[in-house]
Amino acid sequence: MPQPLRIELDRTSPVPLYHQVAQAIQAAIDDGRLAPGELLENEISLANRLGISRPTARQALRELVDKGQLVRKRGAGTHVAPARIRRPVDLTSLYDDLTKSGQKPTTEVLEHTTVPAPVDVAHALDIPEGTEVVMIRRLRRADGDPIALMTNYLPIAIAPSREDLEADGLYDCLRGRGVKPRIAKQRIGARTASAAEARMLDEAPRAALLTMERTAFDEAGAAVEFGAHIYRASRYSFETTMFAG
Amino acid sequence: MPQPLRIELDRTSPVPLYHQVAQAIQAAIDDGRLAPGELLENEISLANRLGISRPTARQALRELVDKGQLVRKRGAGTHVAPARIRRPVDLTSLYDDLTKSGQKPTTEVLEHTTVPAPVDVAHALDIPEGTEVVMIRRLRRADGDPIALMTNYLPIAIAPSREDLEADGLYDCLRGRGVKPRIAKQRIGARTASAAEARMLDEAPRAALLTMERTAFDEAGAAVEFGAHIYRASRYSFETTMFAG
DNA sequence: GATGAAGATATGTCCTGACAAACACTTGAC
DNA sequence: GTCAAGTGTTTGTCAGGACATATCTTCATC
Repeated sequence: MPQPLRIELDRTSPVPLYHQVAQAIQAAIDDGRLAPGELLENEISLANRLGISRPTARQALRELVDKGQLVRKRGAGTHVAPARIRRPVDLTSLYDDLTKSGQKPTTEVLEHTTVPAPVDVAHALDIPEGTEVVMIRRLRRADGDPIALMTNYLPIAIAPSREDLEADGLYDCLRGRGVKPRIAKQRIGARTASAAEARMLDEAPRAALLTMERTAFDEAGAAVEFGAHIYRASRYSFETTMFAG
Repeated sequence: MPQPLRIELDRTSPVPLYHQVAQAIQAAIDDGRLAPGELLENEISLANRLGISRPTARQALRELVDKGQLVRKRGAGTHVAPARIRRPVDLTSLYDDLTKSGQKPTTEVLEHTTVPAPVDVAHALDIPEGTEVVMIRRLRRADGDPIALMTNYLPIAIAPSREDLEADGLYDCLRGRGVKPRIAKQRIGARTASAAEARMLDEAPRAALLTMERTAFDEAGAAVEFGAHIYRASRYSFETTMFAG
């Protein structure tokens, strides 16, 4: 049974109750009174103890889940979120980066099928819409934890097999087939997770996600893959060093 | 009075009601039946028409707000979100990029004060903790819309004045003082907004934010600024082209 | 025509209540 | 020691309700 956190609420304050609770919990996380991984008091107990309603308590907790500070699971409770992953913005694959940083990446290929290229994929790969391409969906884990959900489209002629992809990263597979990605256009953004994505990534339904869309080209300038990846923002960031041109 | 969107709910489905509603609205946005900026039906009307409770309808709308698809304001209603901003990952300032893309950036300097450097700032600027630095907080707008909230720390000797910053971007101000940023280390991440940040940026309280922390150095290798920026993910993404090296 | 007040509209905040479903733990059988 | 079933715990989903607050529109006055 977790130790109840001391939280003072001020009902005369213009700050909403749910936000006061969220800030108190955040402060406890920041100053170490709540450690990564630690189990929090359950919703009903917290609400009763603070004299607020359960929906209000849930809203406070949800705010912190959305900021990546807490992780919640039905039946399991609410925990302080674990540590993070940082990644250089380079033309590498996540697989390479994880391996180099001593983490053990594994890949679960969720889908590996041939589809007619949708309009956005066709545009990115510079092929006629409807051309058959290979669509790959993979869940990447690091040390057992889901990290990223990646959807990639490749021309059929160069697409690795499902077996290859479960053993290696995509770019190593391509290199093994003589395809050398040399240039990539990449767009990094963010949004909140859908319910399905959240479940796949072991995140709360509204957690922030880092998104990355990338089109890679070989030395001849031919598009070799178009990928749309989503990363857990609670565990992930991109790092880069730039030089003024 | 907005046209009610046709939404079919399946109460026998394992998909939660709120999610079915969210998906239906998302589909209408995707296929153009709901245009950017368009006003949606109000919460109570939507709930009554669909035979669901108002909290359920609100949860559906919140899910879309969190994905950046909708914008909600008390008293004003729920609108489809407006268009987006894309930005290259280069050593430029947001001011430069907006100007180049034909948008009219304005800067509101919220704070311009001297503070003892906190530990993270001291570390980034490679100065002793507690050294006095200039802390600047600015709200950047493009064509009147808030886009970014930026906090920067600079050594006192090179820090531009409040007046300079309201007229120009930070990097132009620095160049005007003979300081040339040449290298920067940058980290891009994401999280959800706090209530205060959301208000500043005219976003929903749980909207996804793109975050960027940057330390810039001059040609001698001295740190000239450390900045922590947050951008509206609904309006913003980073773009980059990379070369395998 | 401009301005301010009042009213209407719509979302934000908070409450009580109930049932479903996922997870963890305990117990008993093998 | 392992495994399956049962139980308890906890969050997820949904409902109904009320009041507060921000925004917009309308109307009256100057």
